Amino acid sequence: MKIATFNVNGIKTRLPNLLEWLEREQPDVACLQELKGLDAAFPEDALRGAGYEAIWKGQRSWNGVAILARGHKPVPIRRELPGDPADEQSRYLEAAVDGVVIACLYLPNGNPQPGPKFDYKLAWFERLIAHAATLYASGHPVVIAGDYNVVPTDFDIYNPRSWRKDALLQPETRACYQRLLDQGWVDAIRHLHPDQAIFTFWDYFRQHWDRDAGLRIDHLLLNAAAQPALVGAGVDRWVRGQAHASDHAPAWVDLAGGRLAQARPAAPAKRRRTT
DNA sequence: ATGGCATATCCTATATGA
Repeated sequence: MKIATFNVNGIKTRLPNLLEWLEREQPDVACLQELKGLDAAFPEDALRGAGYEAIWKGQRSWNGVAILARGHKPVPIRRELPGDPADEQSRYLEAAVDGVVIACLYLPNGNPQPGPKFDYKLAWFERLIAHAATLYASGHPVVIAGDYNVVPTDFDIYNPRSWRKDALLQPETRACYQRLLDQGWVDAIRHLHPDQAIFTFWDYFRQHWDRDAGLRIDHLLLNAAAQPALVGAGVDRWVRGQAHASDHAPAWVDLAGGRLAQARPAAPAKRRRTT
């Protein structure tokens, strides 16, 4: 079961690139961010033609998230991150696909910092940390996938020097991400590739893609119920090299179906009874 | 400190992104 996350930076403009990626890589689940369009503009028919059913939450001009699943519609769980009813930005979707809980997020960028946008980022992060604790303990396999707008360590960027004041590298930002990991979540790509510099984003400036001057900011976090099924993780870098590409490339995990079946909520109860 | 590029919309100017 291949679960991917891809910040498309405008689904209307990016549709040809998105369809080519889906056809070539055939992810079972795809979390999308930065749709940058209203609900009515979502290309439901084109995606269905490619074999994907979807749920989505759009917004004019900015933000917007979607969850795609090959062959059948994701079962919606919630359409907003709990904790602030006044928050109207479309940044969170949660659904079940084949017994796996999929959370798709687009965490606020936070620039410039300090300032109200950075405050909003940290407040949003606090809400995520609170909700993630509930998800972690649900007993179901859970994957929280998306654009976290966090460079976890200096190893996750080509060169931190010119980014030192950026919201993505701030100690407060990194501390929030670490608090998620401290709950037990595993950063799948870093877990399977501990010694490799891996990037998911290359900005459009200064030929950063040509120079492979990237950042790793798109992550897939797995709870304890999902971790035993983890058999692969990576980045579809070729997508970033295509014409008219998004500034992000898709990141993904591969979960073994058989091991997921063993992770269903009934299994731990049986183990407890036998000990 | 600014700008490099790309996307969107109240579109030839401005806000946002990371």
